[in-house]
Amino acid sequence: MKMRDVAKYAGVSVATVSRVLKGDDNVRQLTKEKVLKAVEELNYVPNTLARNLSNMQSKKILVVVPRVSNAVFSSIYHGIQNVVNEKGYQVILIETFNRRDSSVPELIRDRTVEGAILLSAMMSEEEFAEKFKGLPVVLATDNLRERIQSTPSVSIDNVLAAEKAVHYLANLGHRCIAFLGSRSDSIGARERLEGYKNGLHQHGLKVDESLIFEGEWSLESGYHLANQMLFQKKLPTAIFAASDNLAIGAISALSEQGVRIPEDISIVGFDNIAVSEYLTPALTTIEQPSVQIGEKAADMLLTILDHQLLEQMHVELNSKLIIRNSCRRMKYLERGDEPK
Amino acid sequence: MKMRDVAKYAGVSVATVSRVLKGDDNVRQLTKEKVLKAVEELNYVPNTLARNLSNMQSKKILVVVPRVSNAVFSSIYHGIQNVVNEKGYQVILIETFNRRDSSVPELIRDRTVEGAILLSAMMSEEEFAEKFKGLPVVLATDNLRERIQSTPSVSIDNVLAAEKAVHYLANLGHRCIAFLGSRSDSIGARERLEGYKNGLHQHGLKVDESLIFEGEWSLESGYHLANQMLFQKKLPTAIFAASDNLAIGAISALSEQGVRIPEDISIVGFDNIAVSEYLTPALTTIEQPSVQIGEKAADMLLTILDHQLLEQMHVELNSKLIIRNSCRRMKYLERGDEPK
DNA sequence: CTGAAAGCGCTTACAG
DNA sequence: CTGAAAGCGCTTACAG
Repeated sequence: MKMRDVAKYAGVSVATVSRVLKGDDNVRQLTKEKVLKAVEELNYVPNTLARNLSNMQSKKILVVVPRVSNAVFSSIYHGIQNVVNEKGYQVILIETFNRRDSSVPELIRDRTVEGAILLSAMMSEEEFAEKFKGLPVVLATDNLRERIQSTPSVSIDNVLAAEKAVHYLANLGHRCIAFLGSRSDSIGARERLEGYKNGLHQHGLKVDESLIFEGEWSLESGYHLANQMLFQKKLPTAIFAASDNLAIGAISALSEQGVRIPEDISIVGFDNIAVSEYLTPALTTIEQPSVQIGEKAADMLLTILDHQLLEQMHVELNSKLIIRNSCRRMKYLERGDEPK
Repeated sequence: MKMRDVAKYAGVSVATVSRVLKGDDNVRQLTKEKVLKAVEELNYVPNTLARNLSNMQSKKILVVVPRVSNAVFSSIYHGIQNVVNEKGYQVILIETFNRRDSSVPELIRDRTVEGAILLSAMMSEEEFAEKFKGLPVVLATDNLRERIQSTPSVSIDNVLAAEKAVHYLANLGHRCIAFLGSRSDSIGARERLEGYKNGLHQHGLKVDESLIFEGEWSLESGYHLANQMLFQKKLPTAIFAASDNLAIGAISALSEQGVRIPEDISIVGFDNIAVSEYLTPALTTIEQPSVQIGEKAADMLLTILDHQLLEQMHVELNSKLIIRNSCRRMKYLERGDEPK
């Protein structure tokens, strides 16, 4: 069943069938009806492969994500899908598991997809530019070794976000605040640490390197890092964890050792993944607007594919502190040292 | 840059270039080298759109999932990707959010994808058969209104799985076990309830309808259902929650009301999502082999696309009880009634 | 408003 | 082993 069969059946040319199907206005009403009737009766479905070749477009975009099981990534993905489906695009999703996946530029060049949104790109700006030069790509992430000026991006201000967490803890009277982060060589990891240090400084607190613990972003890593912390003599009264997963893993380890949250140690997470609200105690955390990050990145990619100009190359969305029950206010006398 | 440019540059025909590129053996070594050199120097990438049309195949499959943010779904997805990528397929992922998405058969018929794996299909067997008749589709789910004999499927034995949970609780001495489930009209929901009832019967316990609570599969629903339960006079000593999300939501509500897990109430979840291990207390749960479900479903779809015969139309994988710390053994005297 | 024909960039059966 | 040519099923500029 192809277009020529429909044409024959309707007594018109394939050109006319094609016009009717694409909604071309230059077709007589009567002709249009004949064609539609033929399509209906023959149960005809146009061949997308042929259409793609003729139009030289696939109506597909690529989304590259380290892993979908991560709640932040799946939310960003969701945001992307929200907007591109609306515009008739399908999304091909690739999980990299941090393997070096160099197939992305190829999938654009070979026309499998029209463009790509990356949720991670752990390479130098130079390497990135070389690989993606001139290709329609948008970064929806802070999983970057360094800022990539040449490519549009969406992210949050991680420094500011981390500062908010520390402000909050410091304002509750905490003077000894540990940091749990990732040693991944990414902007996100570095900036959250930077924000942590800034936050301490802004409250006149000193950075104590023995209170900084770095591993991966995972639950497991949070668990291990907290155990490491517990084996040191000096316990903090509060923890800022650079991801909710780290926070949850840490709480698990602390609880196992009889450390109570928030009575003994307060903790603030980062991301506001769904489960955070349902932990006991419910986790105070920094919310990333993940869905909007995805939506904005998709908007930008579609704008590029449409050969329009971007309003902004680098968009920063706002983070927000979500206060729940994992932190407590220190009593004045408990404070290890005087506030400045 | 197209194949004819490469051909011209290498001094051969496009047919030869095509043969070299597809790895056809019937090409002289010298010719092959000339072509490869030309490809290299011209930085040529074959146009997939044209190739797809010629081969009449897209090398793409569709995965339809209610939502990727769900940990079970994302694991199944991951399993699918494991095997199809290996075979050179890309996957197009569609989230339905339980909206009725009738575009799936169309995407197969119009050749966008070669086949589909569905992680949910909430319709009657009749409606399903009508929509998907003859199309290469595999079901990797229990999110079905009813068993669909005509379509290959992968799932677990939910009845058996739920029985395991109840056995475990009953063997710990629990006599009053509540059920938290989903009122979704799916096999998964019904079978887990059925397994719960079976389990009770097998231990000589009566089913008490006032201990059965049904909502959605979500965290939020677990929270609400547990609150409902708390407002009844009769509290169980144990809960079997038909998903980890329900369990986590329930624990949240119970903790808020000062009910301790497992001292006051024991709880068993279902799914073994990643976070379960890191809750306090760590959640005892039934593990679904989600990744394998995805892998097996993908195997089956590829087998069908390869026009091979399936070994089995309906595959059931094994579930497993993962014992952690959310349940306690009842002391003899605490038991409300004598064991039979 | 409509049709004949060229074109999209590959693949492959056929002939040599 | 290699090439000329037809074919995949659409789209669209051009002519009328």
